[in-house]
Amino acid sequence: MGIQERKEKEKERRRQQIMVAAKRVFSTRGFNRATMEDIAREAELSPGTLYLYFKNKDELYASLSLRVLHYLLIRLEHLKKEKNLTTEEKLKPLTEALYDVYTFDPLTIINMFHLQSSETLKNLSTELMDEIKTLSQKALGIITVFFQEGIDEGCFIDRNPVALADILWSVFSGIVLWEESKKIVDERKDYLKPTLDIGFEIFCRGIRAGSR
Amino acid sequence: MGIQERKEKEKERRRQQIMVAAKRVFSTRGFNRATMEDIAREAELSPGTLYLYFKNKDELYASLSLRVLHYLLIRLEHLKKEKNLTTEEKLKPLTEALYDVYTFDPLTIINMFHLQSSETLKNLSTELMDEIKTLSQKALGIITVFFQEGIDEGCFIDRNPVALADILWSVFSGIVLWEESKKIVDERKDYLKPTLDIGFEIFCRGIRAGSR
Amino acid sequence: MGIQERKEKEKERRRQQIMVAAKRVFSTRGFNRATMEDIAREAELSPGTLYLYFKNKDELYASLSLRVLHYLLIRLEHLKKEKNLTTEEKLKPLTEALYDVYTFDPLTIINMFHLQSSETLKNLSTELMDEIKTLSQKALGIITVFFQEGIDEGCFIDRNPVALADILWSVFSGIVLWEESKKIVDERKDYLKPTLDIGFEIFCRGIRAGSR
Amino acid sequence: MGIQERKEKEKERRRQQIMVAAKRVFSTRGFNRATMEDIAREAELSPGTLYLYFKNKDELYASLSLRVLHYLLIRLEHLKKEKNLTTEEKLKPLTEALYDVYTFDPLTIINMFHLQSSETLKNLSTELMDEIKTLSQKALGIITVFFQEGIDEGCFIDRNPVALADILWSVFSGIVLWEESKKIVDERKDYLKPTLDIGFEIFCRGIRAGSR
DNA sequence: CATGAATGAGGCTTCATTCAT
DNA sequence: AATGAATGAAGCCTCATTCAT
Repeated sequence: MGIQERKEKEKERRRQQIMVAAKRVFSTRGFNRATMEDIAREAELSPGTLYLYFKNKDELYASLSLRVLHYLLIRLEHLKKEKNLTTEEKLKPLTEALYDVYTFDPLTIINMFHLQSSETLKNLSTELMDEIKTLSQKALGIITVFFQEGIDEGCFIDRNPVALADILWSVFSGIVLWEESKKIVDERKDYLKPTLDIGFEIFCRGIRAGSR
Repeated sequence: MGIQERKEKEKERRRQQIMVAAKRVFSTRGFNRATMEDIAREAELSPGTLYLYFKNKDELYASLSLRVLHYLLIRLEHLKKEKNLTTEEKLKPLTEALYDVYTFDPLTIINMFHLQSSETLKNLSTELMDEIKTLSQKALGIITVFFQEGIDEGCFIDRNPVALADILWSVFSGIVLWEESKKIVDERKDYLKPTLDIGFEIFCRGIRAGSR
Repeated sequence: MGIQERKEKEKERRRQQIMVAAKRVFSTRGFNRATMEDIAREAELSPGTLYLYFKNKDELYASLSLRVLHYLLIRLEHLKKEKNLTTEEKLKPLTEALYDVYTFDPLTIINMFHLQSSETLKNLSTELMDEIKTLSQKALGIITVFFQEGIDEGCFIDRNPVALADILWSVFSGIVLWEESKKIVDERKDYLKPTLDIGFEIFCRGIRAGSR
Repeated sequence: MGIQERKEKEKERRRQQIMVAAKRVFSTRGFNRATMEDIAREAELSPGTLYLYFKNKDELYASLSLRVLHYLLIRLEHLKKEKNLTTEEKLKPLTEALYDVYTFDPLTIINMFHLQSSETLKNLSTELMDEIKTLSQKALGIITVFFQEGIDEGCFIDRNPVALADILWSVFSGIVLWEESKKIVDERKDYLKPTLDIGFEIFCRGIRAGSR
């Protein structure tokens, strides 16, 4: 029992070890230029070993996102249960949650947005694809419900709540990717946080059912 | 001279022909799955010929963006010269211009956003990189100036105008990519236009210097 | 036209060049131990070139058989048309044709028999598989018809002619493979021809409708 | 001693257990597609354990044949001792013995014929190779002697008795392999038994010293 | 200029085998 | 003796790029 458990843990630790290495390599070299050998070297393992833990390169890549999506979902569900705040008061924490998800694992977040906007998406196993889809839909679903409530309460403008959720997500991912790409081109300072703050502020002002 | 000119034109026509083919192939197969032979076949040329007009695959890919960036710039400069509208009144046309750029060449716009968020960016020749950088900065510069004016006039909220420009661009690219990726996963209807409309609407409401 | 034709021929020559190399390599190293690089080296080409002429290793392997099957078919059809011989008199030439097919290309014949008895068979493209099947069936069909005639004429024993054809083929391939394998084990002299002669003789005596 | 003996038996049992598993896996997947892990799983052992009982994959493969060869030898020796039958009368039982050997373990027989006609043969340890060689030669030797007797008695045609033995064996293996391969291609009914019957019948008729 | 056959480096993946436990 | 995780060598194949025609 103790042994079984220890082995289980050891195995999980290996998985993590590989994922950490993969995250680094994918981030620095990008999905296509990253080779499985790169990742193996970074993880101080042999190429063959990677395949004991991940079916192939695509799945390793996508697996990274799952962890973040899980974290996102937890944060959102936590927020959903919060009863002490009005819908309007929850808006700020919601955007903060998104930023927290970014800080939780920036490299992976960027990987994930790349995945989102990439041909890789088309080549995942149905299984993994489904898992990603389910998690995304759950997360987006929570946000959608939140906006629906705000609309019902009259504190948000009356627009399709699904669209509102999509837009919030797009603002988030759009700014992250754009600032990232600016960093690559210019190698200058990192303006992500302030830009994201302003972006969310504008979004919040924009959906508030206004006096005008 | 007339001959020289004709040759020049002929050459440019070839370039366009290749770019049109590349656009189609990149869009349907993604950057990595698209082979130079695919593109050559689509362009009804031989693989070797592509290299007479483009240094390599990366550059061909990036070149696509230039045409769109040019169009974007023209639209923005045109808007800038418009004297009959107040700054506030120009906000709507600005977002419309962005959407027009999308409709002008949707496939390339998506390619371009991928480029933005991609490892390809890191491997361009300085020359091409510079050209892209210059065009982007010009376009973003015009938008920045526009926001600066609005802030000075007191009709937009007082935030860093560079950030505002970045955010507008991020909202645009974020929504396009996100809706695109939803299409891939779900193969359902295309909600781009309505979502973009609401997204821009929220952005506009959000930056307007409000009563509150 | 002349150019087109020459190119066509050149291309065919290349195919042959590869097939000759492949034959040698497969024969000396066996299907699985033969690598595409081995074959490329033998053909004095680069590995990639092989794939311009053959879809993959399996197909290259199987293609070798096709040429021999074609030759077999030609020999059989020629024999079929022979009107100056009685059915019984054709028996000897038939076995001689089989042996000729062997001498026509011994290495490939052995390859082919290996293919016959191998897992490789299961992995061919339907297209190639069909071609092989069709040729085999045609060849066996001719032999079957021949035995049917002999039975009808009363000069062969009355057994299922399909079985007789199968058996003749089995005697042929069985002896070739067995003598081959004895050569590998013993590295001694080559008894194929005399054994085959006796084998065919026995077969002929065996199917002749006898006095007894 | 009792303990030693038990251990010995236990060890032999394990060997058998592995061989049974190997037989199944080799038969269903073919030599190359069968992995040591497949076999280990089938044997409900770990891959490492296989190597405690067999030096490598090739030897495991070849070992399968030994058991069958032993059985073949026993049957032949039994037949040899049979004093109540004339040489001619023994011919039928001889072919029946061969078929019995097939039914004794069809999967292995086919494996063995593949081995015969395979590159694997070239990579066995001298030790194993010798054992196989010895058994084969003994078996073929008995058959050869049998034919020699028949020739001396005048009931078989006067041909090299070694060749006759080879031919009998070739007819046997040739038909088995050919019918097997037809099954793969056509997935139709199994004609092995009737074809083998006719094949042996023809062989018997063929070698009988005839009136003519 | 255009071609397109040829190249060959390099990627992903498999799997026989080993070895620390 | 048994395990099974880890290894790492190699294989197949792709495809961006070149170059002789």
